[in-house]
Amino acid sequence: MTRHHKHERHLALREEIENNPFSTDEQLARRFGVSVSTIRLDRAELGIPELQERTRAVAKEAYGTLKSLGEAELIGELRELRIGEEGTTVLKVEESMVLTKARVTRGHHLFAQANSLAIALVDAEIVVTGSVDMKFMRPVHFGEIVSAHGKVVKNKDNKYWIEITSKVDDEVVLAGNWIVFALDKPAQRKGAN
Amino acid sequence: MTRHHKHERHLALREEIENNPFSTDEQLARRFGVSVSTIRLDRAELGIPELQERTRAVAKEAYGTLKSLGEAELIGELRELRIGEEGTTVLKVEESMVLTKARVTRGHHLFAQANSLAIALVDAEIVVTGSVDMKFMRPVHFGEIVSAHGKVVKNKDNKYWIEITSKVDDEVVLAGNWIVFALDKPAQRKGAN
DNA sequence: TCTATTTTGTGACCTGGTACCAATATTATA
DNA sequence: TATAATATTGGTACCAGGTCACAAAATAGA
Repeated sequence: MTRHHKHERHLALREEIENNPFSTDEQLARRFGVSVSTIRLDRAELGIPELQERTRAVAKEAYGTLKSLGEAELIGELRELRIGEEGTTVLKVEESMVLTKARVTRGHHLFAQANSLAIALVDAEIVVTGSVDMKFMRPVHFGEIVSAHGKVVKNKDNKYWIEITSKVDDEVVLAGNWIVFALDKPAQRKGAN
Repeated sequence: MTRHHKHERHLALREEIENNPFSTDEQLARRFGVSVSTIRLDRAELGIPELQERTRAVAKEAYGTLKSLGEAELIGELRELRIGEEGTTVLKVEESMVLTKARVTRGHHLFAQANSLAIALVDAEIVVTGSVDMKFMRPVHFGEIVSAHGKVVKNKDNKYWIEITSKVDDEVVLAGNWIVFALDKPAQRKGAN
């Protein structure tokens, strides 16, 4: 059954490229014991782009993702901000934020959104998180859009009490109270930003 | 002064490629108003590899990094783990984890380390964070090494109480109490992973 | 054995380069 | 101002890792 061989090879090929996207057609041909032409045909039939395209795709996506989780001061997209009063950010749950097994967002992404909003609400050069008391009300899934709303409820000297509520549609998914500190000197004690 | 033009272009070129690694020599040539040959010479002198090498480098690195920051179940390096009892992870504060202004670690990295440890301590396919009550005791700076230690203090049915303490040397930087839930069915309510 | 499918090979072409060489500016200074 | 040094440009041959189109060979199934 020739077509079975082919079909099986297609499945195997797809998987092989999936978890090793940096193989050339030649390497794949050797691995599957067929000619390079066959691999090219297979790729064409499966709609799998060539090595350079794959590499480029991985690089571009990762380049963006790393920049967004690694460097941004604010996680999520700013919708509204009145410093010292209240603000809203919106975060779309991407593929990379969910665990593989469950399709559930990992807590630190939601925390990051809320925490960076809390900090953005305070008008000072350096703001650090003092303490957090929060509850995750329900899991957030891939594709959902989380809207975090924060409000400064109290302020005494350099200490700020902030309430954050994150919702998907109208359902609360995270609720918590932050205490953050505005610092003057960078080397001061208390908290993490 | 020809060499000055050249030198300036070299600096600009290096910077341009730095924050836009996906430019071809032709694009760069147009941007700098010189020929492609000149760009090639410049790259050779500066030791900057060609587009495909750069793309490949970004992709490979990011492939690893994303796997670790985006997909890894655990943030930080595992030092010790007795599931259901206690465990320790160690996280070195990298350049990308600190805010630009203050040289202080952003809270969500410390949270992510602690949170993922809390989850790892529970023996179940799917574990979600229910609530967190934590305090950041002092800022953590670039280069410091954070050691998080977690301990399951109580367990009733699928509900686990976990205590986490993160230290730099012997100084506590984060302390908190987690409540996490072990789930059977993926679609259950309560919490975020 | 015959036919349809699958596999392989071939040649022309593409991008984004390397490596090298010669010609042509441009510039600094004797 | 002429000349030597330096910088820039253009051209050729070559490479990897492909695309696309087509023909030929191998093989399986009836």
